[in-house]
Amino acid sequence: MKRVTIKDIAKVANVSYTTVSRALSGSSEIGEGTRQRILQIGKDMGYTANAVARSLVAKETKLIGLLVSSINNPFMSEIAYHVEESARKKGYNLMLCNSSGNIEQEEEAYKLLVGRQVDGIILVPCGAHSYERLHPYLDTVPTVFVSENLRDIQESYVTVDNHRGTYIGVEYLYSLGHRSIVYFARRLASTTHQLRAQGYGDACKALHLKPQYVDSHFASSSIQHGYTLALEWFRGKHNYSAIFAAADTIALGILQAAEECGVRIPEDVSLLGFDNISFSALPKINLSTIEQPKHMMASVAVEMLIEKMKTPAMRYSHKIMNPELVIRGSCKAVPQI
Amino acid sequence: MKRVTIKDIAKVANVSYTTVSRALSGSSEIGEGTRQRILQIGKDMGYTANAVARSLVAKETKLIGLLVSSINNPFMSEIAYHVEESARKKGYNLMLCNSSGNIEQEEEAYKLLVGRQVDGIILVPCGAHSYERLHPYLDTVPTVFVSENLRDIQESYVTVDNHRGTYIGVEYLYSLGHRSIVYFARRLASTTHQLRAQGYGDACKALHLKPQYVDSHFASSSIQHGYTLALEWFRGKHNYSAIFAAADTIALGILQAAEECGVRIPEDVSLLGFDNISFSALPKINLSTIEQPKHMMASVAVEMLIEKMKTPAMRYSHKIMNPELVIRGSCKAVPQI
DNA sequence: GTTTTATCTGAAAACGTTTACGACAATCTT
DNA sequence: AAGATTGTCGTAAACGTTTTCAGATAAAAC
Repeated sequence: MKRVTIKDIAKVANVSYTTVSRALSGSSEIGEGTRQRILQIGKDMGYTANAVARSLVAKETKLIGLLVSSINNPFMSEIAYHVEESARKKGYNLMLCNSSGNIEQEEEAYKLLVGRQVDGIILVPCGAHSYERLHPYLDTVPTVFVSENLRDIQESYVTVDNHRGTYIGVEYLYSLGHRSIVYFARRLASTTHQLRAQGYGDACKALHLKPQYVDSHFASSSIQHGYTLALEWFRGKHNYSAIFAAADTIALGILQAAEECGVRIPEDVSLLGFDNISFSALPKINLSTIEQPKHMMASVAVEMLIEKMKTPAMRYSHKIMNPELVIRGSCKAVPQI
Repeated sequence: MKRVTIKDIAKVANVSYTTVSRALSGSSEIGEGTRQRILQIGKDMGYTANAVARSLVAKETKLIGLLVSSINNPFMSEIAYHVEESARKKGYNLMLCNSSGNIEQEEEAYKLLVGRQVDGIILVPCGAHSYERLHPYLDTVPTVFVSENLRDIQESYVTVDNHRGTYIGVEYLYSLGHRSIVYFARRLASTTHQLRAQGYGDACKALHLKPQYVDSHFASSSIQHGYTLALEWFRGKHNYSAIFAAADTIALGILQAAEECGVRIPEDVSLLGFDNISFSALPKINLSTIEQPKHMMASVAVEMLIEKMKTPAMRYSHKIMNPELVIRGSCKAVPQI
């Protein structure tokens, strides 16, 4: 269990531990002979450098904190996957924290990461209030927000153009002949959802459609939310031909309700989602949706963060990605009468 | 950006930094008056303890390394979620590494975690060969394997009783009247899958059924694997009434193929999966399956690991969880003729 | 043959903590 | 009242590295 240190090697090699350090760190001011000899001894003794000690003197840990609201969520885990990959390729490792969508816990975790001396933090915040809450700590560690539009706020973030996402979604449904599109929203304290709702509204306006929002204040899981909302909706008499769900998870709930109510999708009503989580591609689900380029977002977030770490002078930068329409089988053209 | 240290506080409070350390660490050998005064100053100055420095002297980091083959996988991300939670509750944080199912990368990541001085490692290995490969390092850091049966191997692990899982699955299908059950396997270098196949075989033997394995050596994603296998299978003429998929992902692929081939599930053929990933609960999927108690497995793994960290004398321990049958809508009784 | 230069090595400080040890005063014994 | 005990605080060493500075040796230049 006792780990071998630089000093142990020094004793065996009969040199000072400074020399050993130089041999291992690839410094130039050391004889090639001694270097090889020391390297060999190090290998023989099974030496691995102590990153903790190294971090202490270097004043950098080569660690990135990844703080998400729930890793057990297809969207976040996909982000996490790509963040890990990008970070690793750049020589950084990940410290993972869950906030469970709880803002107190998010603050707690953030402080913890600061204490752990991470070089930077990538944050998928649990809501729009995260910014205010975390504001006091924000200039302790370079931070990049992901997926949450902070609009004109003075902090780095990368996100998708949510407004445009719903906008092109409505346009697509319109092009299929739909003239009455209901929006199943999620009234969360999140600018993301505010912008999506707004994009929907603006598109309707531009196309001379009457916007119709369905929502409730009752909050639970998104999928449950979509389910209960849709159940009630299908029971009533409404004039509409398509549903735009503010998130794929909501669409999943709607799908369930539709099945129970005998509503066929897409034969009776078209359904469009947002996010393109991996679930949606399943053949049995086969949901048309608006894609968030998660891979891109993750790698851009990492690059942006590293950039920010290197140039402390930089205040912030924003990057807004393009959403893309993914056509699968849940939307159908309205039959011409 | 300059972080405030214990010495900065000491200067302001006009005491030695030792005293500050004592005040913050809740040591008893300090006056209550000075403690309060120092605590207040610390708060005012925005002090957060440097965990790196602390780790160096304490010779423990309070970090657990979580090494999975892919965090972007419903099973793993669920494990990760619960591991994070359990660990946090016990005062540990997580370092996350992905091996991408690649054994070289797994070794790389493991060594990296060792260098980072994590107190322990929870490993969801990419295959049966992981053990041999990692063996040289295994007594550097307490390690617990998750989800991979290592059988009589001398290393700690927690897993589900895979043999029993398929066994009770066959029994269930038998009880529904099925007498001809095909097993869609995954010939991976994993004891997990070996045991599942064996459990299926043994159950068939016990019930006087003829086991029938479908598999191919062609490896790709499990879902793709299930799809191609099923496509071919459905095209042929076979005498069977139920399919047992070695994993839910395989079942997902089968579902897709069934849809394309006009095979109705469960009307024409019953389908049973294994793992109970969150996908499977979706109403449109609604897959009956064998559940791995992931929450339990994760928290047990953490407890087991902490136990192992505390008592270096302990060599290893094994924990095998009970699989449970989850009945949904993909299996149907065979009509009595 | 002496000085300069280049090359290699070591001593020591630093990073921010914790902790063993000792010093000193105040309080408690008998 | 003298010694023993207790409570509070400071000094210094330690954790395992990197890095600065200076020293030593050998080769090159004059």
